[in-house]
Amino acid sequence: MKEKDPNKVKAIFEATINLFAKVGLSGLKMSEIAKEASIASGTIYIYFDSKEKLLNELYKDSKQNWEKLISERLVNKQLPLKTRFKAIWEEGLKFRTFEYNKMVFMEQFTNSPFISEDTKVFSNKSIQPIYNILNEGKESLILKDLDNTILLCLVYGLLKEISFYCQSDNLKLTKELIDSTFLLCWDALKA
Amino acid sequence: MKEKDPNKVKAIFEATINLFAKVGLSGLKMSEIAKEASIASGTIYIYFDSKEKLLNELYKDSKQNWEKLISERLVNKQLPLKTRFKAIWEEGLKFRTFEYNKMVFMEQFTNSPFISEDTKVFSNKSIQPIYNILNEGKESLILKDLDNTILLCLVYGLLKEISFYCQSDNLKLTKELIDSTFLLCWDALKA
DNA sequence: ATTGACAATGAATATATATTCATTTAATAT
DNA sequence: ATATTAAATGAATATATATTCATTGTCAAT
Repeated sequence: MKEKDPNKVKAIFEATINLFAKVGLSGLKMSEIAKEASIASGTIYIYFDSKEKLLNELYKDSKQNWEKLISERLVNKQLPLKTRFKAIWEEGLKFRTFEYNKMVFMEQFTNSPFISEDTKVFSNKSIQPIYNILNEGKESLILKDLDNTILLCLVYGLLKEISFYCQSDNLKLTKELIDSTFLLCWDALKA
Repeated sequence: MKEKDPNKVKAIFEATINLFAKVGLSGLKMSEIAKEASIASGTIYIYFDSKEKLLNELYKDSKQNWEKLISERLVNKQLPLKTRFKAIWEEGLKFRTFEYNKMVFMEQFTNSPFISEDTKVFSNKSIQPIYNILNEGKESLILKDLDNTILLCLVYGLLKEISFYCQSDNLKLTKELIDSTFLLCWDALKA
């Protein structure tokens, strides 16, 4: 008996993300995904019932990766808040730059007709650690006393834009860049 | 002789943007655009040769609107830099919140298979005013001496995120919000 | 080495959606 | 009023793309 290739799902996911980076969500065709993954178009249907299922599974998988990483990189509570926040900043920036296409796929998929009802209710725990650190910083009067939504806009907005330019090679993700962007972020947030 | 309805193009553009907000770029169907604009699907083809042409025209039109607005709102050079910058911030935030869906359409369209070669070379003068003000601020040692790309990431990233939350009604675009987000932005940028 | 079971293939088919066009409707000129 | 012309319509058609399935290839057990 021939067994299912355990690498095929990953290969299909990667092909889909690579293609997405080139042609966007509206340009994704099953035949092209298959070509990109070097398999026949029919093979995809051994692993996924439909295009919709494939995209929803890819979305859930990407989201889980992201949440897993965030929870793994939580830093020792003994260190000063600024140090811990910088560690999160650095990890976040590296991760988002490295996984740029996955993240953009997730964002666009969220408001596409492909997303199914059960995927919509899928968890989102990824911002909790940053939420916590912002609350702590506000309580100890280190950070500005503004709504978390606003503070997160600054952090996440900067992160998104910087990672975009890194990914497109207009900026290089050096230690210097991490430091100066963190400085911008911190100066904005601090009371 | 019956004349072409001068409002139809605008109606089709608006319908397309509204639909885009609901279903994303991949969900746009000519029949649905027609329904949204309360016309027959064939009517669209009196005004546009094809779906591709329609989307490219919409993109160019949106981009021109944005550039026109930016150039109109340039502020008196006599005022202090911080005042001028705040005026740009306020206008930018209001405009992007108001025209949120247009802006997101533009961003996603740029990397879709619909964009044609001649649309790609279409001008982009919109960031020039902010560029100039950043340079001036750095020369007079008011702002941090960092690459404009980095500074713009902060300004534009915050703008994008805040307008997203305003548009989705999680934040309300009050004077207070404009002031506190500008404060974040300014604290980040100032030397 | 042979066989059974399922994975893989890709041309054929089904389906979704863009586009056309015969017909109807409405505005303007005479 | 009537004729003329082009816009508007939407069912019919063409086209693009998702999905199926008959066939072939490959692995693992005997």
